[in-house]
Amino acid sequence: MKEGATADRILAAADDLFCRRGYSGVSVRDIADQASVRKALVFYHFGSKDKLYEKVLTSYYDAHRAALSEPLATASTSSASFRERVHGVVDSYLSFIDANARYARLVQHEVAGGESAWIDFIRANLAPLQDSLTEVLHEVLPDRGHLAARHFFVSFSGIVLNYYTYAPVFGALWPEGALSEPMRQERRDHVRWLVDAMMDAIEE
Amino acid sequence: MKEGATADRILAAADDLFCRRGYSGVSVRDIADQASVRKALVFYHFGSKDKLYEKVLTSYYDAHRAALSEPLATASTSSASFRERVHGVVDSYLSFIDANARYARLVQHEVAGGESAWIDFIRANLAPLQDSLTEVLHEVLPDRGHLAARHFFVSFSGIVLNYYTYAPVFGALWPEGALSEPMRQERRDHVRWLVDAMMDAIEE
Amino acid sequence: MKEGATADRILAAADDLFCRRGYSGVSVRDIADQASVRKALVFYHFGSKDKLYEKVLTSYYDAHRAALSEPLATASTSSASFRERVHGVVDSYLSFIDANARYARLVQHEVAGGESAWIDFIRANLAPLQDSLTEVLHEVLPDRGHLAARHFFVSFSGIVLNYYTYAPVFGALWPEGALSEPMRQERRDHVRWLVDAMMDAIEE
Amino acid sequence: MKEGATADRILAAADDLFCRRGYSGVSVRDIADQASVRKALVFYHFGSKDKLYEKVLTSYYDAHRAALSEPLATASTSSASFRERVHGVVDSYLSFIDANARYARLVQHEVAGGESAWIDFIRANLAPLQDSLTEVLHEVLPDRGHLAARHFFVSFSGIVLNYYTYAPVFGALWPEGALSEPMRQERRDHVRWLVDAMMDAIEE
DNA sequence: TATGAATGAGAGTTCATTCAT
DNA sequence: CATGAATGAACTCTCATTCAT
Repeated sequence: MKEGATADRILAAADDLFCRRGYSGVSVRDIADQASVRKALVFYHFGSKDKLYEKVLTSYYDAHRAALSEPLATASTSSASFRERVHGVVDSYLSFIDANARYARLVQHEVAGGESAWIDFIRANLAPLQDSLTEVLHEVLPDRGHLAARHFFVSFSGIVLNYYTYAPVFGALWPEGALSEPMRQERRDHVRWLVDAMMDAIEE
Repeated sequence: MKEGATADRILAAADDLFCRRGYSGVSVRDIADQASVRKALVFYHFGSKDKLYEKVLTSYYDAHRAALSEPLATASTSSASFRERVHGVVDSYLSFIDANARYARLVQHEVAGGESAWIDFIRANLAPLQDSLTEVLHEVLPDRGHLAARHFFVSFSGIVLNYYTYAPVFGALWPEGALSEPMRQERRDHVRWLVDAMMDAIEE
Repeated sequence: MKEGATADRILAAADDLFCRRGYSGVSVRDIADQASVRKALVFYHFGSKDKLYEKVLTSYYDAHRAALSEPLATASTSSASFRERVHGVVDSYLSFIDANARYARLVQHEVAGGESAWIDFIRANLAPLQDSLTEVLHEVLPDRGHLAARHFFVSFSGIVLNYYTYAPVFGALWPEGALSEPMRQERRDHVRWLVDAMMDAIEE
Repeated sequence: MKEGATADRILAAADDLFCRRGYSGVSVRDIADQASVRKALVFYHFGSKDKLYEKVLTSYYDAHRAALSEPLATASTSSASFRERVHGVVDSYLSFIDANARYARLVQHEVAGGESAWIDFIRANLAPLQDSLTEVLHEVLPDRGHLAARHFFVSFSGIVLNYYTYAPVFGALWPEGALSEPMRQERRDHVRWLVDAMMDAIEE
């Protein structure tokens, strides 16, 4: 009834599992089981575990880039204040991660395993984002020293991503439903407040 | 001095590899090869892959706790300003991570894979740190809302850890030697500047 | 003219591949790919890999028998000299192999793998040829001892077939184009010379 | 009790099976079963199916070269007649094949599949033999035309090898025990007679 | 303290084949 | 006539682990 329903089920299972356990923590059998499909079908539809993983990575990276391309473009051209433009980019980033919480873990898995065969693939996909953001920040920030744009890139990433990766671990210790909408809103407010604090410090 | 030299070599290899590739990305053969030791010796000395991994995790967590216990105690008792006491804790945290850069990746691996059999072990080890830090912050910060202590715990972690996990990935794009001493100093300055910015915002 | 074009393409691909790599060295996918056809079509047209293989074998064996039946019949009835009749048969054999060079490899594959499920099939197809040739030779040669007809059957086969099976292997070391028409003519001359040498020795 | 008894059993099974069915006609399970050993042990001892196959090939090729090196050397230096020297080489070749009948099939398998990944390996191992024999023959024979040495190389190979590859196929049709010692002697006599016939024809 | 051999389970992958459309 | 999807068996190979020595 659905076009490609099976392939979609497999892809969804792969997405879920790879995000949660990383490439080497997942077997093709796990994926097939979760998709209620025979193992051989995974290979029929996707050729290999590698290709399937790449498909998952690519679709997230594409979505990530798509989500940030417009805000980044706006930030480069608009006449709004520096603060507003940074808010725009960080907000977009955070919104994307918030809507794709699993992706945060996928990224951390990838980055933490940053020497695997995938490293070049990751770099190729994330580097443009770093470049664009760095370019925007360069307008005001120096390109070296402790206020260099790249430090902000790292700090923003940590601030934005970590809530979503820590939630499954510390969620139990936090107010129930660390990923409920009210709590997510609270986190968004925190990040915005933090960005404001940084902007204040920069301006003065 | 020769005492336990073999076990130490195995442990060192395991440490290195687990940090870089995570539990499931490493085989006992990998460890034995890197330690220039026969595979069976790994089992002789450590019993199982699990126990070896736990040993690596435990020694890092112990060191982590040891590194922060004194600063946290001081922060609870000293009469220094809130800002100074936060600086004390974050500085200690950052120093420890800086001295154990690999550990940053180990933590991210663990947290990203936050559903594995190890989750309880991790929680048990990291929770006390969160609690202590939270307690210190509670003195000034509310326990809910976007300024809740736990948000700062997450943000601090992200800011402190991510530079070291991103370095192997983006290092090539950054000034040569992202992990050289001058660059590490630069990062420490950035983090301190950031904490100051946060304190400023809180105080006002 | 278009009639059966697809089935023919499959058959041609199967022919080529089976001759080059033998039964177990070829997969149905290989055949389908080389024929630019979907895998399922191979089964639609030929039922199974076995039947397809049998079809290839049979068509070669049929052609082989057809090519030799007349010369063998002539050899049995004509009043020409023994030497001329042997020349007639060997020439026909060699001409056939020369025109179906791939078949030489198919035969060697089959014979070398002479214990497979196909052994009876092969025997049934090649035995009549051996019998006929043996019959012709019996006229002059004994049926036992080192001049027994069957030894000549084996030797003729080796002399005739091996040039074509060795060509792909040693071709690079031989004058360019071991399978070019001039070189093939040279080989035919060699074989005829050899048969003459054998006849001389027999007669004397 | 025996050094390396297990590895030897595996090697013997691999030898037997590869000779009979060729590389792609044999699975590692087949080998393990025939050696009464668990599958994983084959990999423990030999690393991979490829390496095991290469070991079998290499040991035969080495033995082959060793068996012919002395006769070929003698043929190059001795003052015996051309005929005697050719007899010496062909006799040695035939004796070796006779003592390693399975090897004949291995060679035919390899040559028939002459395009596989092994082709270079085969060429590298058999080419020296062809060169040496060719060199001896060159003394009397031209290097082109239908009496070129390479034609005799091919013909000798066919005559020598084919009896042993055909035996399992046609053995049933031949006097019982085509591979019994008396029959083998008969074959040796045939080949010697054939070589004499060729020498006679060359000399005249 | 050390190790070579052994092993069952499971990894990713390909296979020939079937079937509904 | 043609095909995309599906499947169970078998493939090569790696895994963590055990054990006799």
